[in-house]
Amino acid sequence: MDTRTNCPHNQRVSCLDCSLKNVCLPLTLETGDIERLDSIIARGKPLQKGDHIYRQHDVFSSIFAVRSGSVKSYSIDEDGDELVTGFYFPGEVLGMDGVGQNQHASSAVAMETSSVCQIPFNYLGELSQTIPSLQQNCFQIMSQEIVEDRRLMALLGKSHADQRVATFLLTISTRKSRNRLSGTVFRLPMSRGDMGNYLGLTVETISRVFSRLQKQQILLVNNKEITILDMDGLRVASGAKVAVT
Amino acid sequence: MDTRTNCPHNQRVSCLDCSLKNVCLPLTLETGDIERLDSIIARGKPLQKGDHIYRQHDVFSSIFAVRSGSVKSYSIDEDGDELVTGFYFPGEVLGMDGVGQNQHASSAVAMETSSVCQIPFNYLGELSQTIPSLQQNCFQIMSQEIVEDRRLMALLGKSHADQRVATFLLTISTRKSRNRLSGTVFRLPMSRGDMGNYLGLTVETISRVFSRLQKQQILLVNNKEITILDMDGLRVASGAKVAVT
DNA sequence: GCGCCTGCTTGATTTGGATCAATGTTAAGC
DNA sequence: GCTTAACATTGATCCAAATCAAGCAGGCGC
Repeated sequence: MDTRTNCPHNQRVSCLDCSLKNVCLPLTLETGDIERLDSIIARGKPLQKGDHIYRQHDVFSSIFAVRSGSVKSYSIDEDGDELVTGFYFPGEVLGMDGVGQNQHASSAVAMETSSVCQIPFNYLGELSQTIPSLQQNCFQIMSQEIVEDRRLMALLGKSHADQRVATFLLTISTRKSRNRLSGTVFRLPMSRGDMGNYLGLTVETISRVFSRLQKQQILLVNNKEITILDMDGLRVASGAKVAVT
Repeated sequence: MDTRTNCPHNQRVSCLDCSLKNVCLPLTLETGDIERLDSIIARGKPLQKGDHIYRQHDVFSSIFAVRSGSVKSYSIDEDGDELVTGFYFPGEVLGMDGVGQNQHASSAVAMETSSVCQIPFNYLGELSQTIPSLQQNCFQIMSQEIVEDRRLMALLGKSHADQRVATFLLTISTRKSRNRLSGTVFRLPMSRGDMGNYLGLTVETISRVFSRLQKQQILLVNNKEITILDMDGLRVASGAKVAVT
């Protein structure tokens, strides 16, 4: 057995062997097509915390898939304020916001030791011409991003602090589960500040919400380690109606 | 001269004759390719105010381009609350949020008498296989939607009421100008309620902001008719820095 | 024309989260 | 192991927008 295949940071693993092939870009491709996709993908060496994958206004040429670790995307607005636009975990694709303007609309930085796959977009476009289901996957990934942004907009537009944080935790939980990781015990790789920035709240508010949810026995918070004790309670806190008949 | 071509509601106008061909989906296509795109587009009869183009959870099959009038998209969340997700003006494309799940994530309704072009997505996908620049346009439109949603998220996350409304008006102004319409005098087709919902503010707040901006001689508000008296003032109100050396 | 309903504006009060301020905790570097 | 800086928590105060509550057009049917 080739142990290299098992290491998530291994640079030589192919899409076929990758444990993420069913949640990542290859999603619905057949073996032959995965090999063709695989051939255009570049795998760099692992990134250290703080390393950038691309920077805002860089010429757009590739999209990226997270293989291990976690990535934060952010942009700097006219006033010079940082604005966190997303967090990406293994199997998730980032960089699509650069397609329209041919330059990246945001920067992407590793939040911890991470590795990513680089997929040159012009090759991907060409390949999509001959593999209809790959084109479909590209459309789907972008569409999904729109749907998720809309969800977040909804959250920012109408919810209270507790609901925002609860919803955020539920989202993370779902995404961890999708990768067959625990959805109840996990580590939040981002700082309170980044989380607050993303959710439109201040650090202090984030901290207070965590304290409140902990007092309500819904969460167990130990710095960045989160344990969800009461998933239904969290859902209630997120504003969802619960079936009570 | 064929007068039908001039009427924005005319059902028989083709992409080639359409005054919007440079801002709409045909964007960068050549004449021959526009004809091929044109051949898959269906043009229905004009929609009346309140008519739906599609509804949330409908099976996704087409995207739509606004030819005249204006369209609002919204979704209903778990709690049954309406949530306005966007406004669309002539030359703008909607419905892309359905690609990912193969069903529409939102509903779309005409805010006034409007006409739209229907573009079946499976044909569009096939056509994109053979017209690379069309595929590119599709990617771009989706990417642009992501970028714009991000902008709105930023707005919802950090700005004050005045900044949100000012930014919203500037956005509308820009979009009107793009269609060679006045960017300083225009009609807002949506209600205060929809605007507030979209911006994460209440009706009362919207109303108060309009009053304030009017008192500052930045706007002239007459019900839905808006006149921007002081574009720079509006930019300042939106939170932008102005060059003051 | 008249009343009615829906949408808009304006005022008074409340409140949730920002801000200001201080203290506590963790991890990184020497 | 100690120092230091970045990050996190907790408390006190303040303020912008939500909520509550009237009154005010303007469009529509009768």
